[in-house]
Amino acid sequence: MSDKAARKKQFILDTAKKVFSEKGYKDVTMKDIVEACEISRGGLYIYFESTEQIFKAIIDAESAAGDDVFSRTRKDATAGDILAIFLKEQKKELLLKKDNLSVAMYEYLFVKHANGESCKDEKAKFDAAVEVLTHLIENGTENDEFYCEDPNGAARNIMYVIEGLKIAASTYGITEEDIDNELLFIMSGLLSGEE
Amino acid sequence: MSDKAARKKQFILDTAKKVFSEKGYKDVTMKDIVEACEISRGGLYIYFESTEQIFKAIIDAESAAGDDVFSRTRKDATAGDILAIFLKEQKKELLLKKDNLSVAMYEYLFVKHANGESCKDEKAKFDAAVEVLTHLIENGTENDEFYCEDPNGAARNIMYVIEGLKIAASTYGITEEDIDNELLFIMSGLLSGEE
Amino acid sequence: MSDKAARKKQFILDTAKKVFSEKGYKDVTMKDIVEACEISRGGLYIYFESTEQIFKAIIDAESAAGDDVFSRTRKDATAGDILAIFLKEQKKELLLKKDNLSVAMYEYLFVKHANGESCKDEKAKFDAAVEVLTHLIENGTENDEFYCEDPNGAARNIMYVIEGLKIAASTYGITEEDIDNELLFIMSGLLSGEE
Amino acid sequence: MSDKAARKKQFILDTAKKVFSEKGYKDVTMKDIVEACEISRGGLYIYFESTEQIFKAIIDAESAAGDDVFSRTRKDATAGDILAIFLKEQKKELLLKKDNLSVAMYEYLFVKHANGESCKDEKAKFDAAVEVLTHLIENGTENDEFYCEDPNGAARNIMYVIEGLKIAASTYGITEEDIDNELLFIMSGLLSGEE
DNA sequence: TATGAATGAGTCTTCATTCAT
DNA sequence: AATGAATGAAGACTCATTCAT
Repeated sequence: MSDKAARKKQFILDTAKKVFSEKGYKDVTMKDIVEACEISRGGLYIYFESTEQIFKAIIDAESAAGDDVFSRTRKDATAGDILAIFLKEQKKELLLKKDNLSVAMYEYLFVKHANGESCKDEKAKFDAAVEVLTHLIENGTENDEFYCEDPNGAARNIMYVIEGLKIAASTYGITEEDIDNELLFIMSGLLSGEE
Repeated sequence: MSDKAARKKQFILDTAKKVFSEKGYKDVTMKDIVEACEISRGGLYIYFESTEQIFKAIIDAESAAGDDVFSRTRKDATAGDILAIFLKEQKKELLLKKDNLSVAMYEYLFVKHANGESCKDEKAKFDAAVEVLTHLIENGTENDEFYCEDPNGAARNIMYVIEGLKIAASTYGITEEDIDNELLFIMSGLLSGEE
Repeated sequence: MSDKAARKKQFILDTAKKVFSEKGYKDVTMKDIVEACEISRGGLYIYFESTEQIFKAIIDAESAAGDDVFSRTRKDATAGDILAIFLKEQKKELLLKKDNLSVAMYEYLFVKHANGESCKDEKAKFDAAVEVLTHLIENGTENDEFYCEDPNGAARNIMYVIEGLKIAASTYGITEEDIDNELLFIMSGLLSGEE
Repeated sequence: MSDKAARKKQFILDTAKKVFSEKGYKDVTMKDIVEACEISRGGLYIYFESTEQIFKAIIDAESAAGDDVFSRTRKDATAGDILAIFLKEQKKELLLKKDNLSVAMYEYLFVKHANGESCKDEKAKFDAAVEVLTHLIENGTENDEFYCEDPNGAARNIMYVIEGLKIAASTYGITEEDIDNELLFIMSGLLSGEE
């Protein structure tokens, strides 16, 4: 029975994810989720007691499922290859229309930040990405693939640009070309020193 | 009496701005504004019929008042000076605690974007800034103050980093040092090529 | 307008009093009162924010209006007369069917007591009545109207009997004869010593 | 298996009694009892279909177990002794904190009375106690232990005072001294005539 | 203009009760 | 017997919006 319950819980999370991706975080009500799931009001409360709890469960699951791009790359890939794959991954996410939690996540973090709660998990994820990129750029520099005097600075720059692109995609909207331009600029910055 | 009305309208906008800076956009109700202004419910409706209308009025006023950093700089300032001033201005805004509309603005744009309305005004402002920065960097490059092969790319990079910093400030939180690091990285990128 | 508001508030209290007298305290919902008053849900909340607040307002008003039997008696009344009037008053209240708040009041005090809140106002009213009765019996004893060795004890006895009758009236039910028997027993106890 | 069922039923009643003594009658829900018993929702319904039914079962059991003070006293006890024991028993109950069903019982009787149902069982218990006390006082009077012209009146007076004390204990709160004072007043009233 | 009372819709949350397993 | 998931009704509370004054 716990198995059935787990499947139902998962079903709710999957359905709620769609709702959050469509409406953001703040506007989603328990009623929205109830209706999307086509279950009863009370039925939802058996599994979750608030939209916050549901959203947390969704992002925790996302994190857990979070594919580490880097770990998926081949052993013999060059730094340039890996970086290219990473940026391509980011691009794919930026262009994602359905099931895109960016807006909901930003709204959620706004709430947490406004309430004085730390967003350390998300911050940690950002910092971890910077860390990995730093090493990657250092390796690339040692191999003479890249030229970079400040790998950590470059890594941070990349991550902030990606955040900037993400927010742009969630507001003004952004074209594939816009993204390509930015990513190319980043790549060329690392390669340019070579000459 | 139209004068008195205008003053009252302005008073409402000033007061509402504080409310939006504290609560973001989505959570602000007409009731919040009525209470902050200490006027009657009906009284507010005479001037504005929704929070959206009020918020629009606030950001329009901001735009109008929006000081153009560039136009305020001295004629004989170098490109490097002007860029430094621009970045310092951005830093000041990033650190602004009170009357900071960033979160409200993002939430507002999320809504517009989700509704399929274009955010062209804001996009235009972004593009305009890129434009100005591009010219600035071009000038700097011509003067040999900067070294830059792709001024437009560099300008966009700067603007996306600033967006990234802004969203970071509104979510994880950000220290003055974090900002300085990013801005220095940008400046050194433009200057580094000189050697 | 404040006048109209005061009248409406009073109307709500009057109507709510009927509801409390019919349903007790715990079972009364804001909805019950809304329906009894034939106003809207929100309309009630303008004046009161909970059934507790409404009930408090009712009993405060009752206290304020609370006729002091003793102050209404003629100057030349004997102690026996005054006591007889007092007991008759109690009898009248015990037999009251409509607008009888006894049950609601008990339930309200149960809640307060269970919550560890003091019921000092009600206790004070009880003690005050004991006090007055004590003086009355003392006076009666001095005049040789009554015979009583422990006026304070007798006063307390009377008040506890009245409480006992009140709860009996609210539970088992009680006949006029039952009350008369008790009150006569009390009176005869005070007079019996004379012989 | 009926044995097992009986034990479970008893367990539910014992547990529910604690709940009623803590929360009174009206506020107790089937959920409260389910949780206190740590059984399933459906499991409770197998044995009882409402809180009312459970409460009735509890008070029926109490009545059945109800120790008759009088029958427990020694044959050669004097009327004064027996009355003293009876009053001491009442005092013990008045001071009982845990497992005290007074409030729940009052609330239950309020409901029955309001619904026009007779509370004859409880009334009968009250009357029976009056009856026994009457005989006791008569005996005491015959033995010259007591002096009392109206034994039935005195018996009723005692019972109403006890009701008064019970309700006072459940509302204002009452001290041991308060109880002692009342009980002493009663005893001395019966003894006083002796002189 | 300005007030603030009034309405009613919307959401939240809790339970009694049922039912498939 | 027993479980606990599921339903739906009931009540609380908050606001956007209107309107008489």
